[in-house]
Amino acid sequence: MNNYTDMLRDHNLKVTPQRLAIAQALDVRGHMSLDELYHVMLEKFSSISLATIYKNIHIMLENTFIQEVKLPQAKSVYELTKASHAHLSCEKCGAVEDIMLDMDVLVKQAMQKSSYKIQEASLVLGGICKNCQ
Amino acid sequence: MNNYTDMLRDHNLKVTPQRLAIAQALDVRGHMSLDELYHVMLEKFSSISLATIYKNIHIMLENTFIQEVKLPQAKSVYELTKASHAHLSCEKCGAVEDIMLDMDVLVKQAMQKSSYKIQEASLVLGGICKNCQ
DNA sequence: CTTTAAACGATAAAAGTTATTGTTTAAACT
DNA sequence: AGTTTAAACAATAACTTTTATCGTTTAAAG
Repeated sequence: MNNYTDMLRDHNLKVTPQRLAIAQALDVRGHMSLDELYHVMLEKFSSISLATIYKNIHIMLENTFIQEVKLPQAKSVYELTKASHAHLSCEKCGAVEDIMLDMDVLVKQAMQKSSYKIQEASLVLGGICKNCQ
Repeated sequence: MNNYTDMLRDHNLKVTPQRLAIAQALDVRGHMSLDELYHVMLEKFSSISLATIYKNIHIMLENTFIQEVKLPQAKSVYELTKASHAHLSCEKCGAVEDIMLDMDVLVKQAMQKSSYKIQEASLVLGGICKNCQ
């Protein structure tokens, strides 16, 4: 019983080889688009169905095992759920990185100005990564 | 020659009745999804093609006449391009609002921490609007 | 072991987006 | 004002993406 098994169970997800592989792939690579994930999975499960990817992405989102990151100029990527953080997105090579930034000040400002009750903050910073500069 | 005519010309967009109506609709309503826009347009142009909406959204994005706002749990909405700002999104009624927030501090922090060259910041705050609370 | 509900692969159906084609029109130039 | 031309239009076909269906397999509880 490995690490990913427990993580899946904690989110009320039945443990299957396919799901373990998805968890591992996202853990290792950090962020993957749906079709990146599909192609990586095909290497391990040569006859995996694309529908299986869609259905697992969907239920894993529902059960907050993973999160979707919508990027300004690119396809969404998915990541294992972790502590709230912002994202850096390289507009040249497409790389996506996590970055810890304290958004509390902004969120408080926004609540005062707007009288919204804010529950989540999604910040994506687009730019050029170190490699591509 | 009205206001929207000049705005379209400034972005190298040929002025057509359909485009004027798109500009006006977005100006009046602030944010609209693609199919909201389509249905509003159908009232003025009973035989407008959905393809016309797609093509105009596309070219207007290319020419930065409009911007796409990708929302965490909903379909993208579009808005006329204006000064950089953040968005509030009500997760109950789907309303989207602009909000001016100074993100420079965060952007600077992110540049130092990451060595990315950051060009744009997209912040969407999800929550419950005043009406829905 | 059984049993059973859930997950799987295969594939059809539906929804969303883009491309094509013939016609119309905005805008530049007489 | 009338002509010309490239772009925009409506209609619709083609393509892509996502979801639903269905028979089979399997995880996990008893």
